[in-house]
Amino acid sequence: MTKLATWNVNSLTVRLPQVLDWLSANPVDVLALQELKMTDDKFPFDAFHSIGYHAQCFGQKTYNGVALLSRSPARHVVRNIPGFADGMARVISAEVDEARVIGAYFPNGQEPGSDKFEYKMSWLKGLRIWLRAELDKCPRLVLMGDYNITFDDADVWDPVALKDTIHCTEEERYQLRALMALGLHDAYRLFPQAPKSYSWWDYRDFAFRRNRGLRIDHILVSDALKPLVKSCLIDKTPRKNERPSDHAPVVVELLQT
DNA sequence: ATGCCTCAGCTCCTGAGA
Repeated sequence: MTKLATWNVNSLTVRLPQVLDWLSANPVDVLALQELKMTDDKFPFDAFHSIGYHAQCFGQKTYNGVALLSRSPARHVVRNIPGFADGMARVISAEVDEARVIGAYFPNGQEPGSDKFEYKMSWLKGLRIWLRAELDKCPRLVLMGDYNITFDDADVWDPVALKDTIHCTEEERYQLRALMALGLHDAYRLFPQAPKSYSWWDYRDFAFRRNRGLRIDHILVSDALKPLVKSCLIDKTPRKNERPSDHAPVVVELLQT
């Protein structure tokens, strides 16, 4: 396994042709998808099988929904966070080749102080408690997805205007740092990157054209995998499509293992 | 301050996203 990627597609029903196109141009070994917005019975298994991918999905009507596509079979598939009761389909994890791979759609949180923000905070704590045990069992681990959190001002197009707004609050960033403290590393920042690099741009107000975005889609790798990371990039190409997702894929490349 | 756009759904408006 050498390349893994994550992409919030904002409806797999709408974006399936773009995902298939992207995979033919970028034949990654694992692709984690978020915001399928479909139930499992609608999941396009055949389309992925026909281009050589195994597929595991955890769907939900209207909102959320995640999937893992992989060249090698996914083993020991787990849905959501064990020990954290959640009515939403946000996490799918599996062993692929010699690593534990987790694809996650973190809660948005809507607004600091709201019920949804409190849910985001408790979800983040639930994730951390599970991950601590998971890292003990599986030191070679990748956690990737739509985190809905920026690390710092470098991930925000206007840090002054967006200070303390959702995705940029100290509470969210504290939880993200607490995840890192378990022994995880932001693959993207292991390398020099262009300033103003983002993974999401609002559909409104020509935000993509003006590069008014946020970096909220991340790939975290464990201590054991960190030395193997060769590159990490955000692929803005699909954001230029007709009817694009608002998110761009993030890709990490590991040394052959 | 609000909507700016996009998507799903008990669809011609609303809720949610980020």
